[in-house]
Parts: sequence; C-alpha cells; structure tokens
Amino acid sequence: MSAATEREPLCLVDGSGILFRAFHALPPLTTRQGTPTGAVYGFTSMLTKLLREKPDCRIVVVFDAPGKTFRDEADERYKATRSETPADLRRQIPYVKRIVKALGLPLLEVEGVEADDVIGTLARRAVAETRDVHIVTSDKDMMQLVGPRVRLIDTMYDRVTGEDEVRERFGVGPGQVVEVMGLMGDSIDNIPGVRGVGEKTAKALIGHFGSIDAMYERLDELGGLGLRGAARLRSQLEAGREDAIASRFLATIRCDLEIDFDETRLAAHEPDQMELRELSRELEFAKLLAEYLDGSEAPESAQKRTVRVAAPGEIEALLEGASGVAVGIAFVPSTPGIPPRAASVALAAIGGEEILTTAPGESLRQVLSGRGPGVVLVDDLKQALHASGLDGEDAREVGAAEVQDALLLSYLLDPSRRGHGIDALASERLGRTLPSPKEELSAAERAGAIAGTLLDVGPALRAEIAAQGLESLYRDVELPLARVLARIESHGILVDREVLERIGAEFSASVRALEREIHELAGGPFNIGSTQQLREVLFDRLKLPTKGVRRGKTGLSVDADVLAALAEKHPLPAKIVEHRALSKLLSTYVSGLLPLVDAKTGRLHTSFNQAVAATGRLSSSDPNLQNIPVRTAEGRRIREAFVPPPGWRFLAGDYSQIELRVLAHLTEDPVLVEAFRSGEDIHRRTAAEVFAVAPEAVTSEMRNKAKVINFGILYGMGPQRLSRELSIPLAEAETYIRRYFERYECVREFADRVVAGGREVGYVETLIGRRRYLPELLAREPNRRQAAERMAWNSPIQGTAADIIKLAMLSVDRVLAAEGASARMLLQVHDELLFEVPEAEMEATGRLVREHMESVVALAVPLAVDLKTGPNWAGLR
DNA sequence: CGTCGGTCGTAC
DNA sequence: GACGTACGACCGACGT
Repeated sequence: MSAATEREPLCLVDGSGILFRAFHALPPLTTRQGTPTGAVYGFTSMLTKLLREKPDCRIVVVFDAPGKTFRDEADERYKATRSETPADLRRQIPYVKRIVKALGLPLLEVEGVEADDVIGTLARRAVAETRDVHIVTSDKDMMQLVGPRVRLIDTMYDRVTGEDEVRERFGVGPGQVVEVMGLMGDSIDNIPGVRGVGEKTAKALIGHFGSIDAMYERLDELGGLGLRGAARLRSQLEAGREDAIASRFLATIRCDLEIDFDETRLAAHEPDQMELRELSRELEFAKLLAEYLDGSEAPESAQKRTVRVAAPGEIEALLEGASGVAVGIAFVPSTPGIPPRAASVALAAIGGEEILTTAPGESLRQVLSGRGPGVVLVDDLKQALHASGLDGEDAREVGAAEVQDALLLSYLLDPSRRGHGIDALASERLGRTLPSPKEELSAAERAGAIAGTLLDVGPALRAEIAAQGLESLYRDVELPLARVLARIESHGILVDREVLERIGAEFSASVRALEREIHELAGGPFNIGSTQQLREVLFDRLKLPTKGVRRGKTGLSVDADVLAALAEKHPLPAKIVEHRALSKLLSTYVSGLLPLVDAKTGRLHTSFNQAVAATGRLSSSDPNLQNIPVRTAEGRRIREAFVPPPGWRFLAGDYSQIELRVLAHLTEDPVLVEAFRSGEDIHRRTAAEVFAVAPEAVTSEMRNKAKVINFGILYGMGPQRLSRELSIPLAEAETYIRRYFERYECVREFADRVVAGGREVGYVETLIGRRRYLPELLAREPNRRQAAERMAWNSPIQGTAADIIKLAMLSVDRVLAAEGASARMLLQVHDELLFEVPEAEMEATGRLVREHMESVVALAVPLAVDLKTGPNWAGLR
C-alpha cells in the first residue's frame, strides 16, 4: 500500500436520517426534567461506535437544512404526505448538533437541498480524489450512490451495502436504482411512480430496458417479457410517462452541487471537553461520552488539599512565584448571616494547599485589584471586592491578573438557570455539597471547600465561555461591570430619613382612616390585606356581581382591575384600591426602607444582582431600588426622600424609548428606522400608521392607544390582552395588531426569524451575543410553546437594551474617572442612570453623561438621552 | 416558628 | 393561561 497516495476514507453520516431512525427505534428516554433524549442517545452511540471502529476515517455529519428544498419547489407532491417532525424529535436536534461539534466533527447543512444531495456531492468529490467513502445511513435511496469506492454502512445492524448488495436488492446496478424508483415510486417520500407499477414490475422493466427513457422508446418489446397483462401495463406506462420522469427526478440524488466545503475542515479536531461535560450533565448521559472526557478533571478525582494558617508574608511570597498558576480565593463571613463585608475568613487555594488568612491580606487585595500575577478565581467578584475593601476607588483599577468570576461565567453560559452561586455550581458540575454557611464553626471549612471548588470548575467554565464566543461579553462587559457595581453599592444613596418618616406618618394616618371607612362599608371588621376575606366580603356578604370577574387558582380575583370594575356598583372597592396603594407605599417603601438606611451615614446600599435576570438585565434587591414608585403623585413622594448631599444635585440620564429603538435596529424596519432618524414622536407615528391618518390628525386618544400597542408589541401581546388593556372589542384589537404588522412589515419578519432561529439552535441572542436558551420553543403544549415564543421575541430586545446600558455604565464610569469628575453613579434603573453631582460640575458632567450614553453603540437609529437634574429624586426636570 | 405557594403591586 | 423582566409584602397552609 502506498501511504503517499492512499488517503483516509471519508465517512459521510446521514445525520437527519440516523436521528429519525433512532427516534423511532429506541424507547422514549428523558431526563429527570422530562426533556426527551432517546434520539440523542441513539445518535450519539452510533457516532461513538463509528469513532471507535473507524479511527482512521475522516467523518463529516450532514443534516437536512430547515426550509424548502429544490424538490419541494419542483413538485408539490414531494414528501407532502409526511407528517410534521414530532416535537419530541425536533427538540433533540439542537443537542445532537452540539454533540457533533463537541466531538470535533465537521457538521454540514446546506440550504435548499437535502442531506442526501450534500452526501452525494461530497462522495463524488472524494472518489475523484481517490478516497474510499462510507455513507452511514439507513435510507435505501442512498443505494444509487454506491460504487467501486462507495459503500453504505448501517451501524445499527452492522450491514454493509456494496454494488453486489444493491443488485441483490434492486435487481439492477446502482446507476439504475433511480430508474427503478422512478417507476415504483416511494410511499415514504410520496414519490408517485407509475400507477400500477410495483417493485417487482419496475425491477423487471429496468432489468430489461436499462432505463426509463429506453423503455419508452421500445414499448413494443413489452409483450416479449413474459409479464402478465402486458397490454394493460402498456397503457398504464403510457399514462404515467410524466409521473415516471418526475419521480425519477425526485429520487435522483444530486452529486453536482456547489458546496463550500474546505478540505481542511476534514482535519481531526480534539473533542471539546467542557462542552461534552456540559452535555453529559444536561442530558444526564453518565457514561455515553465518558470515553471522550479526560479523567483528570472528573468530579470524583478532586484533589485533596491541606489547610493551614498563613504565616506572615507567606501569601505574598507564594503569589509572587505563582505566575500563571490558578489561585482560588474564597471570602466567607465569620458570622453567618452577615455579608462577608466586614469580618471575613479569606482563603486562598493554590495548587495542593489551602492557606487561611483571618482577614483579607494585602496580597489578596493586590491580586483582586488586578496587580498580581497569575489567574485568580473567585465565586463572586463583587462580593470579594466588598469583603476585601476594594469597592472604593481601587475598584476602578484593572490590572494584569486575570480574574475569573464563577458566578458571572456560569450566568453567561445559561442566564435562565436559577442559581449560579458556588453552592449550585459545586452541586451541578461536581456533584459536591459544600459545608452549609449556617454553622459558625464551618466558616474556614466552607472557605476551603469554595476555594477548592473554584479550582475544579474554573477552567471548565472559562473554556465553555471561550467555546461559545462569550469571551468578550465576559471580559469586556460583565467582569469590569462588577467593579463599577461594587463601587455603586458601597457608595450608596443618601436618604433623608426625616422626609421619609414624615411621609410615612401621613400615609399611616390615611391608611387608618381608610381602614375605618372600609370596615364601616363592609358592615364589620376584616383583614383588608387578605384576598380571601376580601372575596367573601365583596361577593358573599355584599353580593356584588361576579359576572366577568377573572378567576385565579384560589377563586375569583380581587385585583385592581376587578375592583375598578366593581367600583360602579358599590363604594367599597374604590376604598380598597386606595387602601392597597397606601399600604403598599407604607409597608414596602417606608417601613421597608427605613431600617436599611445606614444609621451613621444616612445612606442606603442596594445590591445589584448581575446574575439573575434571564435577559441580561440587572436586578436590585435588599432593598430593590429599581421599583421605587414614580407613576402616581403619592408614590412619587417616596422619591422626595432620596437626596444628594448638600451642595450637590441629582442628575439622571434616561434613554428615550430604548427598546423601541432597539426594535427598529434589529428589524431594520424602514418605517420605524425613518421615524427615529427624523426625530418623530414614535407613538404618534404608530397611531398614524395603525389608524391610517396623517400624523397631524392623530388625536391624543389615538396616540395613547398607539403607546399601549407599541409597548405591547415588545412583549408579544396578543389581541386578547390588548382589548382588555384598551377596553375595546376583541375584533378591534385584532385589527390594530394586524394593521401594526402590515405597516411595520419587517417587525413581523424579524419575529418569525428570531423564533425560527431559536427553535433551530436552541437559543436566542442579543446584539453582543448574550444568549438565552429556550428549549420550550419545541414544547408540545401550545401554552408553554407560545410563552417561549414571546420570550424568544422579547429577550433580544430587552437584552440588547440591557447590553447597551451596561456598556454605557462602563463608558461613563471611565470618562468620569479620566476627567477627574467628582460625580458618583448611584443607581441604574434599566434605561436610566442616576448620579449625584456637585452643583459646580453639573453642566460638564451632564455633557459627558449624555455624550457617552448616546455614543456607546452605533445602531441604525440614534440613541437619545434625556437629561434631568433636581434637588431630589422626585423633582427632576 | 420557618417555608412556600398564591396573589397582588411596584418598576422598566 | 392569556404581556416580557424583576423584587417583595402579606396571607394562609403546612411542617417542625
């Protein structure tokens, strides 16, 4: 054998066919959560078997591309009888593709043709360059591709089909398979064939004539073939001439496609360990992929490390020499329940040792501030910055050390998942349970377990991030943002307690008065806060009509909408609404906030959670300062208590209609884009479009409706909800929505595109590649599926807006530092940034803020920022 | 006494 | 169930 000319055989896998077969041949298998995995399992075992048995093969996996093919275009009958791919199969497709890629195998899908045609083309090319070809398939149609160098392999039955086997099966050579199929047809693909001609007759005819064309030229010879009913057959053949030609065309696999497939892609790639591990975890395949995973990083082989207390200067010395070495650092509060802000146990895991320090040492601060060498792993950078006291000016520093934040890495990989904390990571990725933070004695032990876990999961997280192209989102957005947030949180926002207390006293008096009136009207005392008791009062005691009242899980609803409707019949419901509003303000925004104000500084410190919202937004808690009331005059009074220090003023930069602008950018809808470019009032414009009037003729009522429609569109609102929202008939709401999509055509197209794309790859993404997985797009139940479709539609919009303001926060933070401005960023409320600014610097700071917020990304439409200033959060103009 | 699901309401 | 993303208060059932 000549090694120089003999090339490795090419193995072409009919991915779609194998998957389909695996789906039907194997018992339904699911994960604990019910995700179907049977077909993935079957497919994967086929692939691993192939890799095992044909180690010298170059493997390519080919899938049918979604959408119509040239065959569908040519003949509407083609595959017309085939039913929709079952949802349980469809939702397994993204997993199969991920497995193929993770195994390092090239995956090919070509639009407009089927996998068969791609395989045929690649097979012919390979033969031309003297390669042997194995086609892994169970589809008999593929037999036409068999040749001296081309064989079919059915891995399930270990059957090999060469030219002899084709002759056995069809009675003719591979070159004539399509001739036979043209006559006999194929019920599976709904290829008609010639009426009255079955397999036996077709074989005999082609065996004699050699081809359909030759047969029609020499139909006179029919009589001499010894077939029964030759005359009848002849008339059937004559009648079915067009069907025969068309059927042969449909059955013929094309081998002459222009496919952009580079030879270099055949080179073997190393399996992607991290992705395979992730897939094994998601699919709950304990052993199936094990042979492709290195044992060294397997959960059970976690290193045992020794723990000891650091000697003075020891950590410094170790870190000094630890260039390139990963160091896991854990901060755990010495007293459970308090944030590890104050008294903390810090622990560094380096190689095989865990080194305990009683307080964050200077060396740890050096490392976290980015000045140290090597790679630092933490489970929550923002928290580590707080714990080490680096949440002030130092938080802005970015240095040489590479910091890996497990929380953020995990969040970016799958933001929908609940819990990216170290406990969840240890449990899900390593099957490890960390010592509970509850018991005081365990603080050091817990710190050790965390630091060790970081060393064990860190590399995998980082590799997965890189594999999914999320590197820049992590390194350039989320990670630096953690420092900005640490600084914001630690600075806090000043609250005038006297103002808040005074407002509270007023509200409290009103609540008490309302309570008396309500009990009077109800004919006796009851707990107004209990929906259950309220239901009894309204519908049993007062006998208010229940017609049209919505139902919840526990009974009739008594929410604000229902009460508003009932208000026409009785004075009580309106009083309840009023009471609810005031007691909400009192309990959540007065009593809820006051105890959280720092007694010494008068400042309130929220936590911005960077790893919670599935779309990429921040959230705020303890307290939530992103939902401080603003809509009603009474609620807005709470904001009077949020103040800048004396001599300073508030500055707010507010993105104007950012989500609608993002919508315009993503859809590239010409009407929408033009409206924003020319600075039009977008709600007026939508009103003009939907109600088919000139913009000047839009009434304020029309504009208000259009506003509801515009926002509704962003959330995927249906006509049902719109009709309720606008108190209009369903038919009218349907008309509005229809008109909206007629006028903004590209919006509908984008919606379809994003949902279809999500179904295909399993996730949707934002402008800068932030992902959200939505497996429910393939759910059987229409409710779940439609809910997922609304998420698929909304998430890129909401998420892109979140990306933009995050980038703006980084940009503004940097420019304020660079310009030596005194202004401090205080809050982010999704489309708004709040600052406190010395009066003397207001003008310059305002310019910087606007400029940097508006220019942080270049969209197809301008980003507009409204600036407001004022002496408190309520009085911004 | 703590936990949890349900309901409601606040923000964008 | 019916409009996307959050957080949190209160109620009431349930378990310790």
